[in-house]
Amino acid sequence: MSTETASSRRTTYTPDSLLEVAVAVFNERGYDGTSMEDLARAAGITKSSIYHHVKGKEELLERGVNRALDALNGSLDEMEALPDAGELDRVEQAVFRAVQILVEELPYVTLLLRVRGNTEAERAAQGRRREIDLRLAGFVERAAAAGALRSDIDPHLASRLVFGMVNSVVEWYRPGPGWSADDVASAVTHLVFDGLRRR
Amino acid sequence: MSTETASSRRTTYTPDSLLEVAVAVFNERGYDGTSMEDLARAAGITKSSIYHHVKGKEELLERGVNRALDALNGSLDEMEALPDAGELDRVEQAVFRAVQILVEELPYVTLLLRVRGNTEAERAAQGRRREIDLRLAGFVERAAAAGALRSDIDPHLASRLVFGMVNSVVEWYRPGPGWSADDVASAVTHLVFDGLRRR
DNA sequence: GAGTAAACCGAACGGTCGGTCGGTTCCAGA
DNA sequence: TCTGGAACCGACCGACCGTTCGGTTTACTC
Repeated sequence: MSTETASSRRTTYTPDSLLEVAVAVFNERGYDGTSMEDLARAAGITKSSIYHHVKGKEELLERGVNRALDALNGSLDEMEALPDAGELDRVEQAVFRAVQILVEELPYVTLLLRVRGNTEAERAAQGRRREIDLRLAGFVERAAAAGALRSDIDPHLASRLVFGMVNSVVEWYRPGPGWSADDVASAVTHLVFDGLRRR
Repeated sequence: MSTETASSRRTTYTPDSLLEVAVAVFNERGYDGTSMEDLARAAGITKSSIYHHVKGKEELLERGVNRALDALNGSLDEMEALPDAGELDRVEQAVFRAVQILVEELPYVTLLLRVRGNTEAERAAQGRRREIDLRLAGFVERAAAAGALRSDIDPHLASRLVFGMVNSVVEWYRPGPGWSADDVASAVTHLVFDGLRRR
């Protein structure tokens, strides 16, 4: 609002608009499989011009995964600030909200979920992600301790499976005229808590 | 049995034993993030020695993913040859068996699921994998058409979610004294069909 | 112990990688 | 019209990539 003049027609890049292009290419080719030349071609500028906006390839990765991590952490903070509404409801909300965030920030979460840990920045991202997984697993464990979940499935195992299903959405979901984010979120939630069998 | 003499103490590599090492490194660092130097170090031989056993890096990838694809296709063939046992039972069996295969061939399936499509060999693997996904989705669709599944979740969506959960097992499962393959397989099956809620 | 083939190695190849550098072009404000 | 900085570019760098090649070592047979 303040730094943007009236006639600034976006033909030029900001670090964030460049990030958007870069993350899309990273997700298509994989981070290690993407060269700066690939990024330059996708952005329509030369390799060296990229370095005018960001320090290098790794900064693009770092910005990308941090955007996903911040969004996920933010929603967890909101959820923990909410008044108590039963342990089971809380898990349901967590699952539903996780799918929503994942779809809202689809490219960035996709990038995050594929990080391999080859550099310090990647290991840092994995560390932050592990914390998020632990917070989510905590919800499931508390619901299990309260007796709200079936007792024949280990809560740790259940947690991995449920959020494994949630995360798998990045492998196929694409925004468009098909399913909305809430369609997917409610399908996941219903499937996870009540199963696929007709009753 | 025939080509193996009595005193052949395995200090040397075969293409398959080298593949085992290579796939482990691929899964740790990512295929594109792995150099031939990395593979050589992990195998305890030099870079050039690898070329005595295989044609190059891409052959290792191809052999790895094909091992996974053959195992998955094989189990689907077996399943379709089985006598009819109800559409719902068939889906349950498919889910259970998919987890089993995935655990039995964990490193190879892991490699397969991470293929990005940068080369012709990778795109071929993605194509074969898509066929498998379609066969599995067919089971779910037939069960839905037979009225065995709840009607408020689109069978296509359900199929993606269920096998997304199945595939997510490669992200965390490690063989050892914890859960067995059948522990995980039955947890997945129960969760998918009857849900997590206590009843 | 000579002969042989498989297994392995060191050195080097052309090519591509991420990144740098010295500019030029563009454009808003004075 | 001049000026300063943002945006961008072409040429190039050292390092590392996957691969090749000529040779040496090893293990086994006769």
